[in-house]
Amino acid sequence: MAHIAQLAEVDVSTVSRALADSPRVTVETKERIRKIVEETGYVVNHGARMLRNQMAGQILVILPNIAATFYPEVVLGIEDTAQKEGMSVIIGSTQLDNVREEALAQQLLNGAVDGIILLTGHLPEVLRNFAGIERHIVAVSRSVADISIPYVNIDNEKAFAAAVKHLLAQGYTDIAHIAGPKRSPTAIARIQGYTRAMTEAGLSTFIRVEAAESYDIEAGRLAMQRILSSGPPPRAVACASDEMAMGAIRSTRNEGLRVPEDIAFIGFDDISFAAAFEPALTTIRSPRRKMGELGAQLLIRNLKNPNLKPKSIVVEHQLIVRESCGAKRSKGKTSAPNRDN
Amino acid sequence: MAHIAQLAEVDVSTVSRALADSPRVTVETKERIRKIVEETGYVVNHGARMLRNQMAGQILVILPNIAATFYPEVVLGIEDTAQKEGMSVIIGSTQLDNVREEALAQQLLNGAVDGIILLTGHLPEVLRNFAGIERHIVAVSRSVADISIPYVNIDNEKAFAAAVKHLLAQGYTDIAHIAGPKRSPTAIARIQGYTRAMTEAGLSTFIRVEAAESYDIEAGRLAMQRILSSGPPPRAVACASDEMAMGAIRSTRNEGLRVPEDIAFIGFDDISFAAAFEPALTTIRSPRRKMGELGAQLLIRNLKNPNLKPKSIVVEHQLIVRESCGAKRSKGKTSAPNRDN
DNA sequence: TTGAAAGCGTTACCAA
DNA sequence: TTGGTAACGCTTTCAA
Repeated sequence: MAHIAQLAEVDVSTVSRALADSPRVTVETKERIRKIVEETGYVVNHGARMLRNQMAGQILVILPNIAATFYPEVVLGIEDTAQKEGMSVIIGSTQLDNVREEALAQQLLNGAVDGIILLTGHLPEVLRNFAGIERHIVAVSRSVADISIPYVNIDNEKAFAAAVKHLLAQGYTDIAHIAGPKRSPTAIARIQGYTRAMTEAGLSTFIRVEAAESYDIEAGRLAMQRILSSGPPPRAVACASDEMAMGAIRSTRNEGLRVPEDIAFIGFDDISFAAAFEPALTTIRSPRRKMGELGAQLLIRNLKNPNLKPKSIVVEHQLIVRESCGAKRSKGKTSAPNRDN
Repeated sequence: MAHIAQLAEVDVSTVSRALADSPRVTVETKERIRKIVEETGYVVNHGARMLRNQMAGQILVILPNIAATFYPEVVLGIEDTAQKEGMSVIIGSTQLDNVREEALAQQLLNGAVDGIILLTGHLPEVLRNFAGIERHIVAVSRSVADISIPYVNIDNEKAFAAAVKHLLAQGYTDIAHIAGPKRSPTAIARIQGYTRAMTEAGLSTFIRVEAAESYDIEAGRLAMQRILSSGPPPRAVACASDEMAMGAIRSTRNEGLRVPEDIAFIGFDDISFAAAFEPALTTIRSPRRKMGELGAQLLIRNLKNPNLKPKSIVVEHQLIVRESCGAKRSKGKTSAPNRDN
């Protein structure tokens, strides 16, 4: 920067102001400096800026399991925005281990990171009484129970109701629901969406919720086995995740039943392989990358403006009609694989 | 740090040395300082350290396409190691756009990042004459042609030969190969592996390579269509990626042929959905996460030790036997989904 | 509108 | 073995 100042024949402080687009520098001076900066390819020293500004310049993303296909795209959205804002991102995977989770959360307390984006839907204990909780933490894609934290998420209840309504629109009445772990707010919201859609259709007698321990393929397989072994099979099943749907479909076929002819399925998430799966999954897509971007924007905005009132953001889901629900393709619905969104 | 020094009744310089585990501090002093650091939850200020050490503290990862399932796990391995080493990672996706790629590469030239990890197999033009090329760049999972850059990769020729040999071991002789874009070193290595395995088995008359434009599902679908429409179908197909295998299998079934009974398939990569696919894919797994970790270690090592001779690392692949190859499960081979490695 | 200078937290050199 | 101190590059307050 001293170099730039020399070339522009001004003081470093002027260069600094010019770069910050301060009104206390004439337009001509700014322009001259801007040109030199461009020519020299100068970039401000991140370390020096952070040192001066008393920020770590880092955001910590806490997610439950790196292996799950859902998260990477959210993370990439976060990275993208963070980078634009001059912050970097570090990732911590709890692997469902409490100790690891608390250790990660410590990083906010001791100032190693400026803020945390939670993808776990769970607030670490050590942060429960942290003063700046609303300014330094944002929950993305999984809301946190009990406590008010700004979040970015789809409306899970509405989204799942939309899934069920799509099955209803195919003429199915006996529709079961394979749900996520019953304590998670997300699972609860989806169960409510299911229940509401069924009730509104006057089908409350058909309501059947089979809760699983997790959202993975194996959980779906087991849940479907329980459903099939406990009486006459339902005509359709709404699953709380695509992975569950895949497991459940495998289960169903193992029993000699056809999908979607005997039992129709709808998943949730639109993970990248939902389209390649056989049968291709009808599902609800949430804008993963977008949620990551918005989450990072929200967090950084809160960090930079201590006086701003933290808010939450609800994003739109999208119904993706493919094969597993047994529908004729309706016009205007995309069925392309989820490349980005 | 001044605070720590005060509590320990020493100078900040001593604290700094103690924290760096310098031999010029007595064990007792170190221990005393260590304790205080622990109690206070002190962490060194990243910005100050970077400022002082003249490093940006950032590694840039350049990858071709964030949507591809292969990369996120490599990136997470990189992040993990980088974090341990006190560096952060930023991610740039070229989306196959040259302009974007060159812009990203600029960041190394102007010092915004200390090093680059290339997952593209392609060295941006602007870096071609960069002096510190061997110290500041590492190629992971895709080697770079023409120019010597340290890399971390499996032995693609050997790995693909292993895939073909597995098909040979099932008794197939008429084995075709759906290959990646012919100019990529990776595709070439795999083609060589295929050719060698076939030749060594005395089956060179059966050699048939169908090159595709990319590694995705659609590319596999089209390549298989070309194969099927040009004469009697092969008995088995070795594909250069799992996604290609998925597309090719769909193509095959569309023609009324059974998999693996009429045509057997083997994929490559062991992406997370290879196990869930129907039929579950036999494939070659490369240790994605491990490669990311090693790549980051290698880069950071090179950055920190200007005098060290840059080296490359070859990691082991693993044959994963599942259903698509028509094999009886052989003992000792895992078929679990690729959760991590 | 611009310049001068202090200070952010570290590290490394030199002195003791 | 330890202490003192300059310097890293930036921002911001105060002065001009």
